[in-house]
Amino acid sequence: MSAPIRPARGMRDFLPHDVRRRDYVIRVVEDVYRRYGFQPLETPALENIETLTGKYGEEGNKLIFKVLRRGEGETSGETDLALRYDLTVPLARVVAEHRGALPKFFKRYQIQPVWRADRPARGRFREFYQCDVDAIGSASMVVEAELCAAVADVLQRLGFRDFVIRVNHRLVLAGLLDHAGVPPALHGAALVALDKLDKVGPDGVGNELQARGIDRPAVEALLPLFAGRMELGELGRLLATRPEAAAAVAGLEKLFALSGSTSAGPYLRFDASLARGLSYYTGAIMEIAVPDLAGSLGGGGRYDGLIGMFLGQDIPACGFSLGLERILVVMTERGMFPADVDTGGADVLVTQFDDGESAEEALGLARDLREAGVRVDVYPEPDKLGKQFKYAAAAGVRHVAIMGGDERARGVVTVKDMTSGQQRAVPRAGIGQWFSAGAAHQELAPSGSEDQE
RNA sequence: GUGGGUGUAGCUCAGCGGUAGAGCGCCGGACUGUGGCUCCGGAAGUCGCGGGUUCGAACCCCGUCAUCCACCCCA
Repeated sequence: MSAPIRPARGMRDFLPHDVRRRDYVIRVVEDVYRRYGFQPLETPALENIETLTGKYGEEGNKLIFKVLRRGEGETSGETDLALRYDLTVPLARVVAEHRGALPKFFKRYQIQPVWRADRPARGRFREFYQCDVDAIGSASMVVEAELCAAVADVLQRLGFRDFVIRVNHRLVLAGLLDHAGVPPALHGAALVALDKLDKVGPDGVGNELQARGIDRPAVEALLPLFAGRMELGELGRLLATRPEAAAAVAGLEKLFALSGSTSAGPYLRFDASLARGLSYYTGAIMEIAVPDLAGSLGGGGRYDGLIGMFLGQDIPACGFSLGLERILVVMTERGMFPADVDTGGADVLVTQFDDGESAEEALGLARDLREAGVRVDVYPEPDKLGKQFKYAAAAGVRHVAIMGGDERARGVVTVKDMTSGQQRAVPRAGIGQWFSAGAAHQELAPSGSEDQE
């Protein structure tokens, strides 16, 4: 039996076309993140297993890719390392370790792959990129406002107009559950059920709540709190006697007020049914929704206790993560990529003839063009001209430079624009400058007449 | 992890017990220094894999793997 030809389950190869599109999105993300003053960070793919376990909740724990200990572990099954599950926990570890070397307020971005042993589905892979921004050291709502603004900027720059940033607060949720009489031990179970309100409706959520062990009076008290799409103000009055929850409501009101002066303002929406699965969130939680994707484009929240799990002393922190693969799925389906992202890897193809001198001439021409900053591909062997044109067209190379016996005798290069079909003779001596000056695009642009000689 | 669909040529798919097919792409030619248009010709498939039923299986049955969709969960 031959070796498998496909990558491992949930993993993918990226062909040049894919890489170009990924790079385009990453470049936009990176550019926006930098404008907000975030600094780059990279961490190892592998972490010690204790670093990751117990940080993500029960579901998350199961999805961690574990690595057998080298040597004995291969027979005993013992694991000591794991592939990172997200970029937030590694950041918390780094902050704990390098606390003294980092500024009082540390803002970092990180664009790297993470791994989850999930079942693959549309927009879900076992290896995928996250684009994280996190701000460490401040409990101010200004942090949340800036994070929301940054991701809103990214999505708008990429051409998204119809996304919604759903916002909620862990302490608001806790307050509502307390108010309805759900015992604290069942808060997690209740949140999982409530998170489905959009999909299964109030009756469905009610059934699931009871199935999860929440008694009928609590369910009946709980459902109206969520089904009515309560406004923040109303919620504040309802939770006025619960100081923590009331403060959380006030915090969200502050976030909305602050966001009035950022690009996130029009996209923010309070949603009491947003829960989010990761267990380390302690405050505001956010998630980005678009109509044509069941999952989210990204999510985030405040996690004031996570760094303390490494350091023994809490440091406030808040972050937002964009899912590169999710963004790419939607952009691909909607055709949102600019045309130039999909152009080939070269600007010019230099042809070759079977006349003895052509190879040296072709390489020399390529060198001069490359020195002028032009991306050049040289057809590697003598062939019929038609084949060479066909190759250029298939490879997405716009110009073909022909230098055969005729051209050499005249000291020129024939340059053909594959998009318009037009061609002209350009002096060999000035060819590099002619290209880098953009003359190729201007003078050979489509003008109605085809194939002028 | 649960339920369902689909695996046939490079790609999209037809065939659904009786000789393996089409379109597109690819290669060659008409066109010996010009791609796209047209015409002619050609190559190409253990019909996902393993077993079973049958005189005979791409087709029916069982298993398995892959993939897609809906749940679950998430980026």
